[in-house]
Amino acid sequence: MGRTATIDEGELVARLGEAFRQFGYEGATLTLLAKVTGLQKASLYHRFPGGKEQMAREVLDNAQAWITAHILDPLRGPGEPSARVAAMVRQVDEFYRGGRLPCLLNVLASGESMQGPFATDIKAMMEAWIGALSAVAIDAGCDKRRARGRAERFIALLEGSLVVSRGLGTVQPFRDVLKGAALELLGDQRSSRDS
Amino acid sequence: MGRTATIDEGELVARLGEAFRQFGYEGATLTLLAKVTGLQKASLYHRFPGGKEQMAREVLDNAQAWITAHILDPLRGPGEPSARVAAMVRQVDEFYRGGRLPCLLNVLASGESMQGPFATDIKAMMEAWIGALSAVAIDAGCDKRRARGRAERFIALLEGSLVVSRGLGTVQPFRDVLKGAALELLGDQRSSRDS
DNA sequence: GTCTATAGGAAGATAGAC
DNA sequence: GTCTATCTTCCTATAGAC
Repeated sequence: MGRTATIDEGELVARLGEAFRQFGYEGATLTLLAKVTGLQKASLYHRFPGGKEQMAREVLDNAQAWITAHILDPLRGPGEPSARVAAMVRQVDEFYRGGRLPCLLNVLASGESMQGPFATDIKAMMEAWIGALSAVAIDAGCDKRRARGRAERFIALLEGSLVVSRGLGTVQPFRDVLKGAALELLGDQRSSRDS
Repeated sequence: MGRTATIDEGELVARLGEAFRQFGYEGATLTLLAKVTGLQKASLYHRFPGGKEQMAREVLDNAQAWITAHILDPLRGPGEPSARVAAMVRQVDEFYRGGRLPCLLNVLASGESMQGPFATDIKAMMEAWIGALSAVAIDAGCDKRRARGRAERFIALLEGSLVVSRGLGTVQPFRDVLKGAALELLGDQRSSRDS
């Protein structure tokens, strides 16, 4: 409608997020961020007066909201544990573009940014994810300790599979982890073939 | 003895490696690299005419040599599979400083450097590691397909546990993966408690 | 709210003395 | 082989017109 050719806010943050994930925090220069968003540097500063750090923070907040809504809530919600895990798998596959896009939590935990501005959010996100995975494992009959172990282990497996996929140049490791998610989290409940 | 106060070559590359692992390729500025080595920038360029990229490459080569000698060879060498895995675990623990130091393969696969100058070496190193792990699993009675799967899975678990350890601010996930390495790679051979 | 233009500084890399 | 001093380029950030 009678509007000037301005970029949508959600799309803007999404593009910034992709750039940070692909190139890392220091690797994502403002010139690059301007290019991928189609805006000029000054326009980016108009929307993010805090500069690059604010951009990364909003990307992180956005990811947290998306993950909470699309992954964590369904994971805790009603339904059979195996169905909930299957739903998570679909969303995770989308979130990581089938294994082609690195994890923001990995990328932003590098360098100075570690004990720096993002550490708290990263830790909170990981713990929220582990908590939700624990919950579904508990619903499947695990005791708390074992559930927590499986959850941590699955997150590690997921993050690691992204690293290995990138290193080997094939998304197969990522796919394998997604395929084995139910078995990994819920244990052997006669719902999977051997692997 | 009658020598000027010049830094040892091995120590030099080791310090550079630590810096790259902690701060990433773009995060490790020449000013920082000069600081951690105790040399001036010009001195670094004297030893590495190719600049930062050459430094990273030599760090990578050095890591490859160390891993081959201390981890891969013993893994293939003689001895009981479980003893070989135990030996690997000790060396891996040292290599990653008990889980406190990120993996070079993860850190250098970021950004442009991905399809860039290090991709080939990173892939080769991962495949060498996976190959050696497969070998020990085969010696423990696995068929080839399953051995390869376990090896890939273990590398992912290891890489991911470093990411999670960094994110959560505790090396416990890394420790857990090392503790479960034998079970993970060799299967349940009545040599481990449940976990 | 977006742009062009530019300030100010840090980055990678070199020159040349010792 | 290491240093001080410097070059050039790129980066983050801002000023100000439209």
